[in-house]
Amino acid sequence: MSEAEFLSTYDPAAYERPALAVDLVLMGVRDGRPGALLLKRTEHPHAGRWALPGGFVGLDETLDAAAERILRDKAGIARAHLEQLYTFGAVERDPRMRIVSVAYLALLPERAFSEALDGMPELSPAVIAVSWAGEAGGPVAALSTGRRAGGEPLGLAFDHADILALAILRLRGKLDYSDVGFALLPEQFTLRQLQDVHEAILGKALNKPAFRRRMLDRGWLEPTGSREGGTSFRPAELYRFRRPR
Amino acid sequence: MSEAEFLSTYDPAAYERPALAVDLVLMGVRDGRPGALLLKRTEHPHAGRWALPGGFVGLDETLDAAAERILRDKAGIARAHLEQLYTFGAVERDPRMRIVSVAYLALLPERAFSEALDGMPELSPAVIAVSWAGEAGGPVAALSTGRRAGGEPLGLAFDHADILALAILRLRGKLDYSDVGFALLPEQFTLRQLQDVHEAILGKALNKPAFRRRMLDRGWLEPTGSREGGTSFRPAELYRFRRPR
DNA sequence: TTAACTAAGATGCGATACGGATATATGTCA
DNA sequence: TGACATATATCCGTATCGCATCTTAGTTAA
Repeated sequence: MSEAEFLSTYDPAAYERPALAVDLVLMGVRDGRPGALLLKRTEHPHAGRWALPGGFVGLDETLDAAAERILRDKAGIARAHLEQLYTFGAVERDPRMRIVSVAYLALLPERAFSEALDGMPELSPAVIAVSWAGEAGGPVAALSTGRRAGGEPLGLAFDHADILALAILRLRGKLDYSDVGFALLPEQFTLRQLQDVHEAILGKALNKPAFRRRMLDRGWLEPTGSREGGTSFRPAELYRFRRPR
Repeated sequence: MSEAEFLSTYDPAAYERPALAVDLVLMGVRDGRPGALLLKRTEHPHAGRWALPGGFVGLDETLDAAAERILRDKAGIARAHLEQLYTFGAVERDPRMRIVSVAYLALLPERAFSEALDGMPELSPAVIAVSWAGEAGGPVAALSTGRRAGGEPLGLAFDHADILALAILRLRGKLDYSDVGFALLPEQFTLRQLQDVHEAILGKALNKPAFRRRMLDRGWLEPTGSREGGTSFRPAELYRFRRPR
């Protein structure tokens, strides 16, 4: 586009064009570990492997709208933090035909993550194993979470392992200068929960006082005045995320 | 994609699909100011406005390959730092038909920037006016650079103003933790030149000793032993960027 | 030959942020 | 009422940063 000569003589139907899809990395943190929701493929190609939920982009549909639609239809989730991740365009990434896919990152609080699992029986949770391995991030693997044999590496379909790896990397990078961390928490949360989420994503332990200071000094946290319940020890203050400015 | 049922019954030619294009933000720093290379549109739509060089993605062509091809054909540049920026998918972004565009950021050293201008007469340089306006970045405008009447705001075609704004924002964000800054410099450069590039992109002055320390402590700079020439004062040491690790 | 000039490069210092250890507070439970 | 577990606060040594200042090494011109 953006070149007049070519376009003015361009017949929209004259040339074959790649198909355009959107794939979603549905991420959440469960039991202190990052997880993603995957679909098991039942047909060729890559039958038996695990894939990210996705779908084609309609002609009258924004990319963001397509991501929201897939979030709704494939995960039964009305709203979530959605952000575009990267566009994957390798020629042979799908053996059937040329498909370029715009990957989106969807961040779910633990509650929404579980509800999606309950509501959509096709979805399966996977643990994302992140070895810290330095700032750049080491290898990323999706692990099964079954009771009987949890922790086995899952084979991912297409280039979805790359997409998953990029998702966790991006999340890591944005975690402490942006507000993405709060998208993984309920509306009210304690500082410990916030730290747990950060530690899960980063794959390493953080210093508690320093973490508290940083978070409180940022000015994004509003104390609710109430405290968490159900503990057998001193209950922590509940905070709410208040959008900066 | 990635959903078996849908795909197995999907006829590649059955549904209309968006066209897929790549647009390039060709950025460089000239005279201490960030600039971009634009094409003046001569036909409708947006005739007379300025546009980013771009083109459609071929069926057997990677997105990166398409970006490289456009860099070569439209700017006459064989190699440059190229990175994917964002994919723009608003439905009405092009009035003729639905075009989704993957925007790429191309970083050119001053030399390549000028050579592209000389070799491709259609290209025109624009100054990107960045008002610092806080960390998030204020409004971004493309300004003309003509001798007679420089500094006038240029009207950009399509959503290319958004793309340009995102490009400078992305560059800013990555500037001091990544190596993108070096892509805007020749192979050998002085610390002052490096600082000038950073200041141009950030739109604000930086502290000299602190900047030197940070850059040298990072360990990415290798002294060449030789010094810059042509100055009437103490010549500065020339450094070379040595890829970390 | 030498002094003025200019920017490179180095040094010193106060403020700030951070990791880490430790101390105190506050709830539950026996 | 006291043990217990965790939240919350405080203290301190260290690394980093902004900033001012000083020194160095070239050219230029008297």
